[in-house]
Amino acid sequence: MARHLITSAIPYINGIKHLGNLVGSQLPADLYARYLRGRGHEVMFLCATDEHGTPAELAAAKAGKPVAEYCEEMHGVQAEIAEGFRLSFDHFGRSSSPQNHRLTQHFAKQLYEQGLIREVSETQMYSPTDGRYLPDRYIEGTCPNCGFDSARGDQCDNCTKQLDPVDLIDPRSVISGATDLEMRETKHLYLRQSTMKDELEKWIDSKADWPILTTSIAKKWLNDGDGLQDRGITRDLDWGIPVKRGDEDWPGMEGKVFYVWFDAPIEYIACAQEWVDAGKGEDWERWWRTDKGADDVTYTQFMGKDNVPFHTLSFPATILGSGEPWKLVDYIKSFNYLNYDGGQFSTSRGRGVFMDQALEILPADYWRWWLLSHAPESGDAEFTWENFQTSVNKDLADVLGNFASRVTKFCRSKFGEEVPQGGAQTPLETRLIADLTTKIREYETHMEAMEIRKAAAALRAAWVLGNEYLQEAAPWATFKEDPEQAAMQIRLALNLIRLYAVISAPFIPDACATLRTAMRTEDAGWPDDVAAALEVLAPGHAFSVPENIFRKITDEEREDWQSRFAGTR
RNA sequence: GGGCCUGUAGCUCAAUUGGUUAGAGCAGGGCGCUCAUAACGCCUUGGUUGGGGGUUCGAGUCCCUCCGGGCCUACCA
Repeated sequence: MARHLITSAIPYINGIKHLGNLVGSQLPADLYARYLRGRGHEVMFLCATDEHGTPAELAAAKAGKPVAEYCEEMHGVQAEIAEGFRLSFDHFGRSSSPQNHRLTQHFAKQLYEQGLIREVSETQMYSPTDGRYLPDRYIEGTCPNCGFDSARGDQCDNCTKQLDPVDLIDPRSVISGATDLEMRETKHLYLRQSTMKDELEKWIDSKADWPILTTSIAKKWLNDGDGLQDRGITRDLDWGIPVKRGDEDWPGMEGKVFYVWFDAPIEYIACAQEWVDAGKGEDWERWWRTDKGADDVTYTQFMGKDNVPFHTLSFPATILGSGEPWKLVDYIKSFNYLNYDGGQFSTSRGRGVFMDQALEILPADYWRWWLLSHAPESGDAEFTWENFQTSVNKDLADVLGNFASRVTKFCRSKFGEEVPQGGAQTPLETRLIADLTTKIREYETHMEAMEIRKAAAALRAAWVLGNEYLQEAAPWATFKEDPEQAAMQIRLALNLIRLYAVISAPFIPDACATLRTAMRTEDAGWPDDVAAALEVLAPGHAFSVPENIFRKITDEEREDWQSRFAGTR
């Protein structure tokens, strides 16, 4: 039994996420957490909403609500959807929590005392009409290079030239359209991560087993151009964590807040404090402080590739730079993007399926199975309705669902609704047990390596073994000559249903719960010994025939959904 | 512009890191079974590994080049 700390990249508060976001972090993290719990390990699985920053302020304004109220509401919405997808967080926190305020300010103080913070004076576009400083991307104007009239302050979408907001001709605020923009001098804090480049690089180099996607992005940032750059960690905003050194004011930083990318990862830690304060557990430090019990914790992070630089460099710089014994990540599992039917998911154009819509259409297990078995691990992956339909119908309804159905219904008609007794195993059963053992060990190997698609394939192969066995054993034929032999065969098959319910639960928890209920067993012990696991349901044990646990997606539904989610909702 | 990833069967993906005849699932074809959600099982068709060149006894894998797809480029988060 080991101790595993697992975090998923925290979703931004602004709106409901699409399936690509889900499969890039929360869902695989949940799979891994459920698997490790199933193996009997002690798991702490944390996630939260990322609530600060300009987009949250603007979204709140658009909704006509104070930003704090907007965030509280949206946190509730996201928490409910997460529950709908059966994401088994030990706690789903908020980066705006008091715990995170204190901890973020604490880290800032530590970094300051370690000499890792410097003040930088810079000029920034200010919009009197909007009453706020504008990030580069919230300024538009005419491109000095190509004349495109909607070039953004950071880059021209037409000619791709990198721009500075001051380069733009006739700049205007994206928010209000105001043109009375002015440059104002403002002071900000920078994290001197450049001084930690060697330490960070050495640490990254020691992680030879990380996905290439993770290390290649990290090395790019370490070595590109002039190497790792210092990073601004404060912003001129109202909504955020006030810049302080611990609980002391920070002279010159009045009215400023920490940049969301500084406080968001710290929320991983603060979230564990929230977990304690919510009465869900007692000691959060044994998960996060290596001097207080966390030295035997294995910490794994899950995220989409866009999040990698912050998790490989900025956050480790914060942790290491603090000079305190915080737990550093051991493994970073990163994902590529999921595309939608030949293009990208698009929030603004309503293209693709969003988490709330997905659950309105079908139960969580259908989505979980498809998304996880097609997780974008080696490259970007693509969702198509045809593929979704065939995968779900074939794998879940035909291979697994129908297996449970044929076994329970056959038993009911020949022996009644209890596990029949009699008969002795033959070499056929010995072989099945050997094949299952091989396949389950393979499944475990892939799960432990977080090779998600391979794990799904191995699991499916284990389901197929059940159907193969039935075909060969043919209890319906055996029953005519030797009912006891048929009883042994079907007893084994009934036990196989329970075994599948145990090993499949990380992927499809609801269906597995239904199966365990039908088999009337609470026993979710992992089949370390397959032969023994297939004798858990003893002769005489009552069960019931489950309703079909997976229904099929019809061609009509598929076509309907295809047009419904094509865009511009 | 720079960098990274990617291109393998009609489709979605593998290939033990340079080692026999490139493998699975789905789709297609044939056969079998009848317990089951017209489900299951067995057999089978199908590939000049994007094109070209090179290194090597040997290349899907390494190098060069061209073509296609995607991502990142530090103030969206």
